[in-house]
Amino acid sequence: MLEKFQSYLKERLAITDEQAKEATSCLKSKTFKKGTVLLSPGDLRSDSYFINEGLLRYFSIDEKGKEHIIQFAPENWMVSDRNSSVFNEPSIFFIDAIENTEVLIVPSNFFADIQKLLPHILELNILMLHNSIRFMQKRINMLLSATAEERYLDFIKLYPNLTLRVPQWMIASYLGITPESLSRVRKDLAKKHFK
Amino acid sequence: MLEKFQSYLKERLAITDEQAKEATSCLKSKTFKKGTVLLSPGDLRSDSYFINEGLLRYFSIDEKGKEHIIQFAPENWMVSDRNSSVFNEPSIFFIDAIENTEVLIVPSNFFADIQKLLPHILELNILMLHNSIRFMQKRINMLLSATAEERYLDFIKLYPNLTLRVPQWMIASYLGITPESLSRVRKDLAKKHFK
DNA sequence: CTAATTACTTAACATACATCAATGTTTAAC
DNA sequence: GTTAAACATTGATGTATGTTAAGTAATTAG
Repeated sequence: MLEKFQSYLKERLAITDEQAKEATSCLKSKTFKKGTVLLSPGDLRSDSYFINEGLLRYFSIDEKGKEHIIQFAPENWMVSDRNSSVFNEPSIFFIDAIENTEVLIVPSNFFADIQKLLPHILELNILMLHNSIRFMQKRINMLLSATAEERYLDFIKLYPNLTLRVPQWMIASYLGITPESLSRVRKDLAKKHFK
Repeated sequence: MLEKFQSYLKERLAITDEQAKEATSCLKSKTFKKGTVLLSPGDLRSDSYFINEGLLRYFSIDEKGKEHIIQFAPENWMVSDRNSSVFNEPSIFFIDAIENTEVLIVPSNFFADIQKLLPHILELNILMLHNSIRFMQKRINMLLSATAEERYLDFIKLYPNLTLRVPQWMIASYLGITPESLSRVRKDLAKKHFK
């Protein structure tokens, strides 16, 4: 149950099995059925989730009831609403389960607490955050500059697994287009490749 | 010359003037004239910039020669290309000076190095990174869901100073619309407020 | 196994925003 | 202080993507 997260740490820090076990010993897991809403706007939740198995989604719903996906979170990813978990402000987004999902509950003080045990955990955390930022910068650049088709091609290249696991209308919602538009984009692409 | 960055640290960490001075003693400043390009795609640069005075911009240029602004960096902000400064990969974006600008050159190992001196510097770094991420998430949400007008109103609310300092066509480029569209958005807003 | 949802596709039509081109306005350079 | 350059506005027109609505296919629930 804790193996995935332990591997995650071991792959990125020069630590022993023992250290990994001890560091994660206090973590609890939890499972959610597909469709469960884990967090809604207004909620205050200090924990983050590490996904063991399954798939979560971090998204908003606008005034017209349309959903907009900020992030997918498959196995070995973490999600949390930072407004809530880092800054103690009410969440402005939703988190729900796209598939039946098992997560590890990671308390907000986790990284600070295991610092004695894993001396380089903060550096790792910093590196992961920088990595998130550069991916988000790339995404912003795509949203500013690329057509629907270009964004879709970029998506399937970057997330081939998600392309298969996630319903098309959710991919559309991640790309910032309607399901109908994505359907047309795919049709055009199919035509091009056939010729 | 180092006062701004020292204040920045003192406001966010419980440290003395002495500590702030010592921690920043190794930093050098540099000035760039308006229009200077500090970094281009393909460059490898491990330093970051802390802006003392002036205004930088982090942006891309697409195949059609159109610029897309990822981030503005005014006083007390930091910029760097993370591909380059954190991951040792060639930059994919530009940095240039919108105004005559004085920056502090912050080497990539700066935060790690001053850890003995300022014990909580890594936690501060982590907090700042989380903050960047939540602002970028909000921006992605706007790009996915909001109209040109809504994005503009959000921008002037969030960055009233930049609205005055930055040419309109750059704001348009940050919002993901053309200068012509922004001009029309402003005209409509003026009309609405007049009625 | 069937009915009912949910997801996907397609087409006709609508619209926000882009493009192109001309003109006016401000800023900067000499 | 004049001229050129950069920036902003406006109008006519184009286009990618949205909307609405219908029909088909695939999942899910009972």
